Amino acid sequence: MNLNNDTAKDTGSYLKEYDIKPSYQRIKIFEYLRNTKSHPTVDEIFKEIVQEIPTLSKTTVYNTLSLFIEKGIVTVITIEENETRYDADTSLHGHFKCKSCGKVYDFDIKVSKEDIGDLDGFEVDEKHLYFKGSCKACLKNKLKQ
Amino acid sequence: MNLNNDTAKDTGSYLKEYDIKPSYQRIKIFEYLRNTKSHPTVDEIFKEIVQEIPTLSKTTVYNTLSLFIEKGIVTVITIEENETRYDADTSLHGHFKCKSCGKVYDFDIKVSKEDIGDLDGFEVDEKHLYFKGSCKACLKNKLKQ
DNA sequence: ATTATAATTGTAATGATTACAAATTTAAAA
DNA sequence: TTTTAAATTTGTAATCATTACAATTATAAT
Repeated sequence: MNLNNDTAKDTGSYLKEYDIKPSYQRIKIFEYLRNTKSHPTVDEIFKEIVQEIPTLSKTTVYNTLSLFIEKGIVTVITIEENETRYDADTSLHGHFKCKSCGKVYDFDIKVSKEDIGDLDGFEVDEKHLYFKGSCKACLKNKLKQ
Repeated sequence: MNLNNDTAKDTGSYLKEYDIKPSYQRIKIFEYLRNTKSHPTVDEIFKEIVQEIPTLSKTTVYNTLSLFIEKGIVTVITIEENETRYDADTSLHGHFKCKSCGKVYDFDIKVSKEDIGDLDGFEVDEKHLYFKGSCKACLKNKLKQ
């Protein structure tokens, strides 16, 4: 299958950089992940992209995400026990999940060594931070009622 | 069923404080959680306590943990997508999971407001932090080889 | 063109969690 | 103490996300 637009070419080169063959499915999945800020679940990714690729299999979504994670261009977000979410932004940042509307927000955070005790001699590869509570919008709505 | 030892009485009063009727199962489950530092999964909790209570059902473990979480005396730890772990220490602390041996360590951490941007106007109820990497013991073992 | 390799797909299997109804235990009332 | 009601526990079945696996399709190399 051919991809004749610039975005796809860009994404393709990006995937190649990380040693990933840029198939049609992989490009679409990665572009969706990169363009959405919603930290979608597998189901959300599948339902979105199956509209463009009707033959798409959910297994492909799982396979592709595993590959992306292995190659380091996507990270897993496990805030809730039942829903695994994915993020194409691999830079260090926190996630805030609103318990009222369910939306997941990004937030910047610095974790300096001075703030951490007890991890001398440990090798830290990944830092995950997530908070829960009520988001600004939901708090505002609550006041109205 | 009667509980005639001091520890059970202590645990019982503690549960009552949090509006939880201290049944035999609940006391045993809570004491196990409080005494172990391993952040066990449901399966680990069940396998341990079924030895003392042979009639124990896994559903009871699930029900009990949900109740404990609702009442705020236990927190959920979701480091891995597939394994949900539980912790009777509800104070703010981080978890480190060693990718080599799988062990989960606690560590102290301070998250000051200055370190966080973008959350003005948000109400934060829960803060979760988990790191991954290689623990001291595993790093030492690797050197030996 | 032919062949080998890799990617995708669909179906079935797995495993954790939840739903639900029956059985048991506990607490309260008579 | 007996009776009754409410809460808890239990076992089984259902659900749902994820994985295993084999067949099909697409891609790349000869």
